[in-house]
Amino acid sequence: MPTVSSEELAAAAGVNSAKLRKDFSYLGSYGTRGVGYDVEYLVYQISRELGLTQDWPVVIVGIGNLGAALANYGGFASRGFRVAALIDADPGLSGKPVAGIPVQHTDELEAIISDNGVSIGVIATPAGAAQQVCDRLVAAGITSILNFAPTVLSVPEGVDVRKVDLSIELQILAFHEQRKAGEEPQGETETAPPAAPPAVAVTKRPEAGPDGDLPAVMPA
Amino acid sequence: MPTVSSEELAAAAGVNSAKLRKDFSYLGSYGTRGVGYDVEYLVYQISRELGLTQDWPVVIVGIGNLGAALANYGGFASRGFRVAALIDADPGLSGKPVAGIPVQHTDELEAIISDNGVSIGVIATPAGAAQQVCDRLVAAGITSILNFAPTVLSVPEGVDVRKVDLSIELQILAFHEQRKAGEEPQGETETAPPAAPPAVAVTKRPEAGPDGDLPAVMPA
DNA sequence: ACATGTGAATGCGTTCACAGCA
DNA sequence: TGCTGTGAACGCATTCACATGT
Repeated sequence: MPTVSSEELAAAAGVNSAKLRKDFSYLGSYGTRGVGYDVEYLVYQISRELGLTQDWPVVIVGIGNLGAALANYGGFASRGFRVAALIDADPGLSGKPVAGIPVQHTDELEAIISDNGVSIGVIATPAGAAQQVCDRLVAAGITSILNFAPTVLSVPEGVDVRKVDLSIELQILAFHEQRKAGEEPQGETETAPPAAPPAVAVTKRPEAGPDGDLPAVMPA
Repeated sequence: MPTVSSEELAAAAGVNSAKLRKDFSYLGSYGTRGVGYDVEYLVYQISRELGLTQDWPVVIVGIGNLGAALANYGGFASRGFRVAALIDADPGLSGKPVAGIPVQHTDELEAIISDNGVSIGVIATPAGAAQQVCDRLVAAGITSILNFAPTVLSVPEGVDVRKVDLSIELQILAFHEQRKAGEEPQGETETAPPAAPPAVAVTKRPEAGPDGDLPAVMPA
């Protein structure tokens, strides 16, 4: 299949074809009127725009189960990410290979980042160590951090942090699951509600859409 | 601090206070004019709405590094999730405790789900096993699946699937990182762009897809 | 003839601003 | 006086509809 139309792509993605065309148009005019989009060319242009054609060295700090899982994750390499180093505070792990990469001690952190020109760090440490590790990463020149630790990290201006909470997706599923069960057959392990201080009328909430995520209050 | 104002909560979350009040209003009128929101009461109401007050037994299938990391993840218990069982196809793991829970063999899958009234399953298997595991989970009565395997699962109507791609967040960071660097100093491991477009067209299968949250690409 | 690219119309979520109540 | 709750205003994203180009 050398070319695709916006109609086909939209159907495959479950979106409106006009939206797809308008989005593509922000990247440039890569389609051909009367024909469609050249698949290979389009893939390249989108990949480039998303930064997938660049080589991104990353370091993973905290080689526990999660760190090891990340180190072994095949999806990284195919998206242009290269695990430049694995770092852990446990001296017992030093030198031991995980996913074919020898673990290095935290002492080497600054040198590793500097030597490899790493700008993205992944924190998979326990919550208690996260901020400390974060500070060192930032001081060493890291400007983007992916945080798996259940802590909110504070970083200086100019440093991006994204927090991954592994339980959020479960919460979303549970939220929908709760709705499937209907609002009546509740017989569950409920905790007792605190006595209502503001004992007032409760307005009925409007029905949320069938699709969609949690009703969100998102931070900046 | 027994009460909070929408202003305080909004500042803490980095959002507009009006948005926060409006969002809360969809849940009911839980605030007190002139005073604010009673913290304990508010927490309970939000928790209940999100389904956090219920006990959700979950099974984790595939006890590799990621499965073990999930089993050990403390955030689950505090959000109302209870790991009812760990399941793996490797007989060598059977009976071996992970996070204090003995791993059970895949043969027991149906019985475990049925006996514990589990409705949410987590798949942390290799990609190759995911669909098969998924089919068995669904047949056993599971109606919500959290998929960590890098595969798109197909499920019957009425079953929710959420896919977690551990590299997506990294992609988002890399995307921003690319922008920070400016569009000029590119000197990187770039692959060569494909040339021009040929012609022809085919049809593809329609399918709705819940999205993650890649940043929007705005006009230059 | 056919599909892109885009100005215009539309819809919806966010923000403003203030009435209402403790 | 102080803060909630909410109708109305606003702005952005999506969708429509068709001019444009192959």
